[in-house]
Amino acid sequence: MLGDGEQMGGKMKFKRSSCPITNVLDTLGDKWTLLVIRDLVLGKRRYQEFTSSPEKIASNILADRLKKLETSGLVTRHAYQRNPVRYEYLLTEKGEGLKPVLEAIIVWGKKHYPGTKRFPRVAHAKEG
Amino acid sequence: MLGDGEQMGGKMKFKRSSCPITNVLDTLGDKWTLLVIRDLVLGKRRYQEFTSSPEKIASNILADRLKKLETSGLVTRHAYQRNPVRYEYLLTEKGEGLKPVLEAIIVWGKKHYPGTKRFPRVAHAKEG
DNA sequence: TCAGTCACTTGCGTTTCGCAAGTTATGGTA
DNA sequence: TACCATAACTTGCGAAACGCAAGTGACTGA
Repeated sequence: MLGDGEQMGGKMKFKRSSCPITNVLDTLGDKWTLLVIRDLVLGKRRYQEFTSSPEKIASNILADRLKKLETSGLVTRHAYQRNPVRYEYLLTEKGEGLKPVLEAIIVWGKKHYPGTKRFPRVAHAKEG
Repeated sequence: MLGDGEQMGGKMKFKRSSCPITNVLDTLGDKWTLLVIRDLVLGKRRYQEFTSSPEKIASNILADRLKKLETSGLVTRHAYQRNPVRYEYLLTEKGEGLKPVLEAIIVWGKKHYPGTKRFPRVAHAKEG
């Protein structure tokens, strides 16, 4: 099984086209994925933290998006404790690279949706 | 009927939250809307021009998106000829304001999807 | 032993998507 | 005046995605 934009007999094969915007939309083009990224940028790491954001993402949608983000290399999952095992999610360098995109969206959004406000970073307890 | 983020008894009412990113996604968060904006930025104006882009947007989806973009104030529609009447679509100032968002997406997209390339502007015959 | 937490998974009805075909209005050609 | 073509949509309908609610399994602390 080939991924999107992978080499195939010397010719690139894209899902829809060779436009960078199109390919970004094939990964991030829905109402939830970029909000998960936003939460990660704000410092959230755990499943329950994502579900407790004000948009109230459904549990199955969140699981699906985290899986896809991992597959796309934007996010890594790893256990931060055993007994019982608990996982946390972190942005990869590729994922961090989306910050300028989020910035541009926030600038435009704050200007055109009166009353909206950038969300604050969240704090984290130090790991044991 | 109130739009998103409209005033209601002194308190803002947002569809999902007061996050600017969330509100932008409620307007642009799907696989097609931003591609229509891209085409407009590239100089496309007419229905058939949008349907002839390499992503091959379906006719009903295009009609739906153009309607929503007009409702959101990102695009204007006007007749450029009569007998028969023909329409063209143009970005408003609000719509033009999305250029930095598209730029940031292109930068990230070109970096992470090898083989993708920014599409060139299209030329237009002079009216009259 | 029994409620509670975390990180999910499953069921299922509702909504949205998207391919294909049809519609309306008009102009050009023979 | 019949016929073909073009522009800008609209309609039908099967498939996919969404999202609410409930369930699961591993383990902790009381």
